Amino acid sequence: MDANEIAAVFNEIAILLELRGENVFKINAYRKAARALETLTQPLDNLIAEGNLAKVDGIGKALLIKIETLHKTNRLEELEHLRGQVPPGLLEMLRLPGIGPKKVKALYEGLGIASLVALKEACESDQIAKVKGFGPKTQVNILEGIAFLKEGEGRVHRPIALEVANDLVNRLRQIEGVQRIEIAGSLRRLRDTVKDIDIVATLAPGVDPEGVMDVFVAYPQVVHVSGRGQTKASVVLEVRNPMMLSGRSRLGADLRLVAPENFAPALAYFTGSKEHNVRLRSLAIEAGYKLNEYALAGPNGPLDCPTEESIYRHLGLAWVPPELREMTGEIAAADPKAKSGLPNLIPMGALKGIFHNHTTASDGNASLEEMALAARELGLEYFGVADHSQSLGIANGLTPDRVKKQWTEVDLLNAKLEGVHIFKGTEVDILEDGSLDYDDALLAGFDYVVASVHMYMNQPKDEMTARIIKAISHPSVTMLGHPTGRLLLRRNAYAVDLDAVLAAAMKHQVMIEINANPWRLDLDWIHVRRARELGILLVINPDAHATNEIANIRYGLEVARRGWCEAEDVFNTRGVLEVTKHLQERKERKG
DNA sequence: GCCGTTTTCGGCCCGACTGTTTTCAGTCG
Repeated sequence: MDANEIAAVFNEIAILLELRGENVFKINAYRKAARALETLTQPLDNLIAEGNLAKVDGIGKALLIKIETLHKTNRLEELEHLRGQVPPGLLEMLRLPGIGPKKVKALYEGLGIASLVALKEACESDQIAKVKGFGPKTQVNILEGIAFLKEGEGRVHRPIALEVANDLVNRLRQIEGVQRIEIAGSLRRLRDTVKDIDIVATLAPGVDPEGVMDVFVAYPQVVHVSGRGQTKASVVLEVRNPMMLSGRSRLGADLRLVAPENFAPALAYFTGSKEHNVRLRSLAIEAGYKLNEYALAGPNGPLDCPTEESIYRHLGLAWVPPELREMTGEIAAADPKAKSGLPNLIPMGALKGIFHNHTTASDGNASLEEMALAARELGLEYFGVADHSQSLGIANGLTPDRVKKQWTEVDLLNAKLEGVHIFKGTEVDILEDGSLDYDDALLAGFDYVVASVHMYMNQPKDEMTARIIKAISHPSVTMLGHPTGRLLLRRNAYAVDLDAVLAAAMKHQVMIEINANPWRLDLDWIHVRRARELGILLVINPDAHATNEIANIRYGLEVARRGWCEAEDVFNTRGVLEVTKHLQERKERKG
C-alpha cells in the first residue's frame, strides 16, 4: 500500500474506534498520523528504507509498525477485527449532519438501528424521539439529512472521477486499433461533481471491438459489469475517495465505440448537456437536417463532420467550448450575428500568483518559505500568505504580535528569494456582527485582506447578509473568501442573499474569491457568471494548506471558465508589478 | 496512540452551538 492508502486505513480505523466509544485521543492520533501520511514530503518507500518514518510528527512506535505492516502486506489484523465488530450501516449513518458516533451508538444499542433505511423508518414511525437524548427536532433533522444525502448519492468530486477516467482512457488508448478516444459527459464540461464517466472511442477498420471491451471490463477497479455489447459497455467502478468515511465511492463508467465518421457527432452528443443537445437538434431541424449521436444528416445523407467545429458550422454557429454547454445563453452567443459573442475564455495557465494560502503559522503544514518556493516551482510570480486571524483558535489564528513577526519574516524572505514575491495578507474572520477580527490599524498594515466567515454559520439569512456586507464595506478588505461556505456534496451554502452581497462588492470594489479547493469550489460557476456580468473582479485562490494544494488552482480556473470568465475578469492573471500597483493605489484611495 | 529541558505519566487546539435537558452531552470546525 502507498501512503494515501494507509492514511485511508487509519481514517477508517478512527471511525470504527469512535463507534466503539474508544478514547478520543487515541482516535485523534490515528487521524493525525493519516494526515501526516497524506502530506509526506518524501516517498514512503524512502522513509521506511532509511528508518526516518518515526521522525515524522504524529507517528510513534505502534503506528510505525502498523504502517510497515500495511506497506508490506496490504493487511492489518486490527482493521479486519474492527470491521467484523461494527455493522457497516453505522458508517453511513455517520454521514448525517449533526449525527456523530455517540448518537449512532445510542441508536444502535437502544433500537438496534444499523442502517439509514432502518433509521428513516424509525423516524417516520416516531420512534427516535423516544430515545434518551433525542427529541422531535433531531428526528426532523435526521430526515432532512437523509434527503440531502440522497441528492448527493452517486456523485463524486471532479478530481476523483478525473483521475480514474484519465487512467482508464490511457489504458484503452494503448490498445492496438484504438484511434480516437476522448472523455465526454459532465467531466468534459468541467462540472464540479459528476455521476459517471463517459468515454467515446473509434476503432480502425477491421478491428474487433471485443478486445477493447475485454480490457474495459477487466479494469482493476471494476466491481460490476452492468452491460456489454459490441458498441457499448457499462461498468461500476470502486474508486478511492477520501471524502467518504469508507474511503471509497462507486461511480459508473460507459464506453461507446463508434465508426470513425461518427466520432464528432458522438462526442458532441455524449458531452451534453441534454438541454444543449435538444436545442442543437431543433436548430438542425429548422435548417432541414437531422442531428443524432451518429451524424448530422441532410436529405441526401450524412454531412461530413470530422470535428465538432464542423457540426456547429453546418448549423451556422461558432464552436461552443464544452464547459459552456449548459443552455444558459451559449447558443445565442455562438450565432455570428449576436451582439455579444462567446467569451474568449481564460486560458488554463493564466494565473501569475495567488493570495489565499496558509502556513504552519496557522493551520497549514508547510513553512512560508516552502510554500513560496512551491508557488515559484509552479511558475507563479507571487505568493500571498493569508493565515487565519486570532479568533479562530482551532486553526491557531495569529495574534497581532505574531502577525508582526510574520511581516518581518516576509521582509527577510523577500530580500532572500528570487523569482517569487511574497505579499503580506491575512484571512481575517468576519465576526458574528460583521466586524473584523483585527483592529483597523493592524488591518491597514497588510498588503491585502481576505475576509471570510468560519463561525456562526447558522445565522438567519438577513443577519448573515448584513454581516457579510458590513465586513466587505470595511476599507481594508480586498477580497471576500469562500463566499457561501459550501462544501460540495457535504454542506450546503449558508443562508445568504448573494445578490445583495455581489451588489455590495460592486459598490465597494471588493473582489470575490473563487476558492479553488476542489471540495469547495465556492463561488460556484453560476454565481461567478453573475459576478462577472456585474463587472466584479474575481480572484482564484487555492486556499492551500500544503505545498501540493497550490496546484488546485486548475480547478478554480475551470470554474472561472464555466462562469464565462476571460483573463481580464480575474485579478491574479496580472503580473506582480501590476498587482503591487493596484493594491497600493487601492489602499491610498480607500485610505 | 503520541509526546516530553514537565522525561515514563498525564496531558492531548477549545469555544460555541444545538437540542436536549433543567445543567449538559454531543457535534462541529
